[in-house]
Amino acid sequence: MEELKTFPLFNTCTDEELQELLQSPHRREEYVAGDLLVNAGTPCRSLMLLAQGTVETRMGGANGREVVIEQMRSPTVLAPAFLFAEDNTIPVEVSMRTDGVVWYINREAFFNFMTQHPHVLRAFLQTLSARSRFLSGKVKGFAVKGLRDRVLDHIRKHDTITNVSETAEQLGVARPSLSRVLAELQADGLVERINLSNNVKAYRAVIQK
Amino acid sequence: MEELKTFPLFNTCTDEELQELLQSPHRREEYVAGDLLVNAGTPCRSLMLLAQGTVETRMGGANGREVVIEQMRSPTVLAPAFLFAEDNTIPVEVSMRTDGVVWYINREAFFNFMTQHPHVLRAFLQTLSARSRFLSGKVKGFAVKGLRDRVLDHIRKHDTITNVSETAEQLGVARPSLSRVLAELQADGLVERINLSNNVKAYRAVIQK
DNA sequence: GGTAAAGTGTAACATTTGTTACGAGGGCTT
DNA sequence: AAGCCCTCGTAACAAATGTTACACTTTACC
Repeated sequence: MEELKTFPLFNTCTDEELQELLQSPHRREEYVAGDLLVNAGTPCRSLMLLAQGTVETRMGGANGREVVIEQMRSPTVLAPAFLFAEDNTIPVEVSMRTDGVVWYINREAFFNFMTQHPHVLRAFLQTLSARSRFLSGKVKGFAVKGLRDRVLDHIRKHDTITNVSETAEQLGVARPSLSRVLAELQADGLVERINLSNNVKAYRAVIQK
Repeated sequence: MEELKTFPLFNTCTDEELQELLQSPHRREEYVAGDLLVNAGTPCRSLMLLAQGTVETRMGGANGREVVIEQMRSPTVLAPAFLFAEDNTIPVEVSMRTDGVVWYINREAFFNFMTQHPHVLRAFLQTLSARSRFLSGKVKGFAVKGLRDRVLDHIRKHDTITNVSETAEQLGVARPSLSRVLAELQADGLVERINLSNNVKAYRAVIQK
């Protein structure tokens, strides 16, 4: 139960309230790295709470092209947008990147819980909204920007790039393409290559005036 | 008030319930085609209900490249995902494509209304979820598919293409590129050109066995 | 009916990104 | 130290899409 209190969704809840929620059907499941949590197309029938570990969501293409959409660390709500949808099939594949723990809580019980505890409802709406904003930004990134801008955005968000292959995968581009763009950005003075304390090479955005 | 009853969000509501909601601050605004409803970056403080007309949402890029993301017909909830978000600025520009009517309803009043009427809450959650799914599909489209597939998807959704320029804009590609792909699809027998009853030319997907 | 405007198909060329291949360097094991 | 594996940079080429330009048709309007 202490695990649940780490969630923003519940951090306004008293112990009594959580006890009340846990009266209803639920379960706690442990996973190891690599486990497949949900297959694309699976219907979402429970609230899924990632209490420990890191997951990776992927959207597969028919042509074999695959794009890593996102990595999420605990604590986080998985697939909140499909729990109450009319079509509640989850369109992405979710797998564990590390060992981890997921709680499953009955949908209707959670729904009733929300109606009785407005602060939880509000937090859930915020969670849902954050997902929408994230996707919205994603669309904007793909639709409106060239690769150079996408790379710069990514560096600014993550401070540095220490793993080109992985970053290329996250951005949905081929590794040599990313290498090339990084070289260009370096030539233009927008990005520099530095050595981290642990003597690892990294790319970092040059501080602009 | 009859306008509000056309919304799926309220179609389970009695007249009394709607009366109750309309006790709280709200207003009804009329617009003409071309009016700008919300500028990108505007915070969202009220529930916005498009009761009449059609809107167009755009995401602008710094480089001048613009992509039409979506058109929405009444009745529909505008920007539901930003009403209760922590960062509630709307990231898109919304403008009227036709004359129309928008209702604005106080956020907190609506929130309280939802907590007291679970069927409205459920409908609102479904609306939010549908938006997420839409965006999710959009991301998948951009990330995972080539232009040919995007065009085929678009034709299947819309049955026909009667306006190449507009379609190109909606898909976020240059018009000649779309023309070229349409010609290829035609050569491959996946798309055919037909004459509509009103003697307008159109592209249509060939029925596959 | 004539004229301007808008939409369209098409071609040539530029730009961006993907693909494939190869060699250099670093860390790890033996 | 040798061998291996992984990541990376780089180059040459291929594929996809954008850009520009022009001629043709249809539409709208006077």
